[in-house]
Amino acid sequence: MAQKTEKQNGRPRQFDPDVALRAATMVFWRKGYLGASLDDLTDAMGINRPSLYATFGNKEALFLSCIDLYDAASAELLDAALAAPKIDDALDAFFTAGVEGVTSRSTPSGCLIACSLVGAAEESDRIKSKLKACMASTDAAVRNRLKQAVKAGELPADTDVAATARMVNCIRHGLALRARAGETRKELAKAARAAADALLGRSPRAT
Amino acid sequence: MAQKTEKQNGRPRQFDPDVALRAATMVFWRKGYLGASLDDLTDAMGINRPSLYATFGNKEALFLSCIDLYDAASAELLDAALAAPKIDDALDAFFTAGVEGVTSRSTPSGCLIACSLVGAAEESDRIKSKLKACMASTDAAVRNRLKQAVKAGELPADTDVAATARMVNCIRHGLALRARAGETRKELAKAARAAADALLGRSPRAT
DNA sequence: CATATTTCATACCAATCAATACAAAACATC
DNA sequence: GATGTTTTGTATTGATTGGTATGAAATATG
Repeated sequence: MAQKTEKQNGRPRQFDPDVALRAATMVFWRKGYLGASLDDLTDAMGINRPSLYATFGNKEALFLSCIDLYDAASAELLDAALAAPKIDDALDAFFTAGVEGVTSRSTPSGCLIACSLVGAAEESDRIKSKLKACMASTDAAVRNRLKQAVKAGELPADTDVAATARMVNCIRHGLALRARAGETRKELAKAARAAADALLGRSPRAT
Repeated sequence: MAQKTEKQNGRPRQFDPDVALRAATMVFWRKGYLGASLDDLTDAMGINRPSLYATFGNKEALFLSCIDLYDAASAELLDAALAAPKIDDALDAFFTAGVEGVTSRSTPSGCLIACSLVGAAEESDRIKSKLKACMASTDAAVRNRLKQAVKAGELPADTDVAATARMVNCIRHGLALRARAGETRKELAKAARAAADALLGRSPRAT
């Protein structure tokens, strides 16, 4: 996208916008949209305010760019998990990937969508639309995978795939909130396994 | 609690603290902890700043009081739902009550815990502790109901009730996030039904 | 009525907020 | 080297933030 390698007049940019965007994402992830001040952002990004505004627009536009980056990265991981040939494995991997993403030690706990974007939804219509779009895209990914499983006879033919996909993502987002509350990866993994068991009609396994 | 009806010297308070607290709760519910300014709060509560500080301490203490109020009220509703004699009905009612709570037209959409408290968790240790406590109390309520169902033979004896309780509340919180994203009560009710179906091993019903 | 006590209303505080003005610095082109 | 263009660093903008100082208003008690 912003991959223009064209030569350009003027003083060259002294920072990598992608690196800066990732740094900003971490700040929004940890502190939320309103909780992240421009000082927090510019400090983490290693740039000053005019550079931020020239490159990313303003705080809201920067936030939305961070959401896009985060959403694309997590969609990639979740799609890879869903790609497992058997629906059992696909859902197990989906929840596992979700839990790992919200409990990674190299990133803030929780989920940028569930913890920061949701909290900022009332700030502007653009942010709220972005939230809807994020929900819709992950729903669609799960829905398609469920449809495939129904077609393969792995799930009952009368499965309400739309409602089930919503439910699956409810669980994933709920796990993210709990990670933010400080629950451990092990605890969340057990809850995720219980979810997959229930969804797939497997008998629940004791601890 | 603050129900002292004792006579007291000095100018009498010209507002009802419970009414003011409910008004503040609505503001935090809609705008979040950081998004709610003291002007927003005092306007909604119909009082001025000194009255707010004298009665509730400061913004954080007021927020925590609102959380307590909200948590107690929703716990009452959820406990009533869980009190149904059959576990099927209890879980159906639990999710139904949850969906109704986050899609009521007389309150902001979403859940004060899932949308505002989670977003403010990194603001202070007190707020984070409150978040943990809220999660723990609703988990305990569901866990106890599930234990009862296991004892009654309604659920397999080897059910991991702790993990299942976590998962049930993950769904409820996930539904709250989706309500905040603008999904309708009807859509969420279908997702909730799908969750109850899966949990109870009922065959999913088509739309 | 005088005094003590509490609440109320106004005005205000320092700090922080997001956003910019301005000029020096660093490049390409001529 | 001169010119045009873009980015950089600094300093600052007006507005808003959470929190208070101060004194008047309203009650009970004596």
